[in-house]
Amino acid sequence: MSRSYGQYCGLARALDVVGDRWNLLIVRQLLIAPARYRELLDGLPGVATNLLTDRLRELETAGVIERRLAEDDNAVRYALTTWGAGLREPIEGLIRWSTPLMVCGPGEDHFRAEWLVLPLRALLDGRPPPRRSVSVGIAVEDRLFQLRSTRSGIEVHPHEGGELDAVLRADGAVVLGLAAGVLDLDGAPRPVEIEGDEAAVRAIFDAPAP
Amino acid sequence: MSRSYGQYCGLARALDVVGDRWNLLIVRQLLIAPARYRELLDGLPGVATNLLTDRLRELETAGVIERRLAEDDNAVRYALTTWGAGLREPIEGLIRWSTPLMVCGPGEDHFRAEWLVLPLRALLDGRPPPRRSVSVGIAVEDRLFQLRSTRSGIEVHPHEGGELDAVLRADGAVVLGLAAGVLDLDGAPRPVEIEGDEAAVRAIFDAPAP
DNA sequence: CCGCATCCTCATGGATACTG
DNA sequence: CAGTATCCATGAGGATGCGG
Repeated sequence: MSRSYGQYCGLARALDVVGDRWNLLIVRQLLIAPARYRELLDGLPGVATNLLTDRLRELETAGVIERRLAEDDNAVRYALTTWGAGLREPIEGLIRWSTPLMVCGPGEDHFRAEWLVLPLRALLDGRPPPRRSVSVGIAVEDRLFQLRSTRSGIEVHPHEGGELDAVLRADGAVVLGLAAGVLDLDGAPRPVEIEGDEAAVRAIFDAPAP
Repeated sequence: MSRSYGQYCGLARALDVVGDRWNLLIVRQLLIAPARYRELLDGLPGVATNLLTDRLRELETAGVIERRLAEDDNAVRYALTTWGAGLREPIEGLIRWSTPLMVCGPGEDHFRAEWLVLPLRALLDGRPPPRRSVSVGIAVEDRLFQLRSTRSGIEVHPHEGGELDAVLRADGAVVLGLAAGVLDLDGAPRPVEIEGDEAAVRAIFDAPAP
């Protein structure tokens, strides 16, 4: 663990726990879903194996994550504790803040479709739910996510079966742009392929039908 | 600047900008008030002068902060840009998340009364405003802060004159404990000295009068 | 294979002294 | 006052090894 800031300040003490390099990205991966060591390694391109191990130990000691033994295959899985899951709020805040950094598109950066789960929720949160109940899938690469409207807002999670009113097929930048409702993608929005009931998709994003 | 994560992910790109050591604490200081180099050095105990300079340059290049020249004395002051000030939300989220780390009190850590401005606001935010309008001062060390109730909630800022209904004299841990409304301080709350109308103070914290 | 542990190199951070 | 310059300890990143 990096040296403590030694300050009686909530922000400093929070950063003593999650401020080290990779720590918040590990939490991001576990906010998407509990994961095995190898899955974390794959979802965090660039991390060294010794660092990942160190960080997991430190986060476990701090009470942010915990090791779980699966009943069936005895495999170790890492998951957030209740307190660790509370990092969703500040992380979603950072994601909303980062919008200007995302408009230029992926460039040479790595991209995993699963990383869309958090920003979709962060950007859609607080938006009024569409008038009628719709269930929309968003397909990126080989992953399919589901947006489901509820009374309290719009939920985002990986699709696990069930009927979908529509499927929106797009890449990462386009999906984020639609969700934010503000991104222009350098004035050159890429084509978005919509399968199914287009009106349902537009209802989700609250865009007026042409 | 530390190496980029190289991920097309809002969190990763945000951390590319503010994830390096000391960066968010610099933003914290500037959220309290614009400051000169020396004031930052004093408000960030432990930072090396070369690091502070490096970080200020990087944050300026990234568009998070800007250098301002005062008209009267031509002194350089550092201040947040509009985008940089948007970090208040995720920072307040981290402060709320850190509450369990603060209950043990300051220990050997440094403490500056000015650091209370952000957590007071973060912890009181969303609380219903008291029924009647009150203006309460909180005195810690030699600093006096003012809580002012408005229609939308409770504002916190350094006291700059004006009548106060009451003054609450306490140290940092007690103030945070009262603000959080949940901390027990190991079952041993320290005495809080109240000057003025105690009922006004209790109205702010929504505690029933005994 | 998975889940690490070890080794090595180099970039970064921290402390202090110094300067325009 | 507002930084530079310097030195050294530490941490990050990459490659590889190894038991289960």
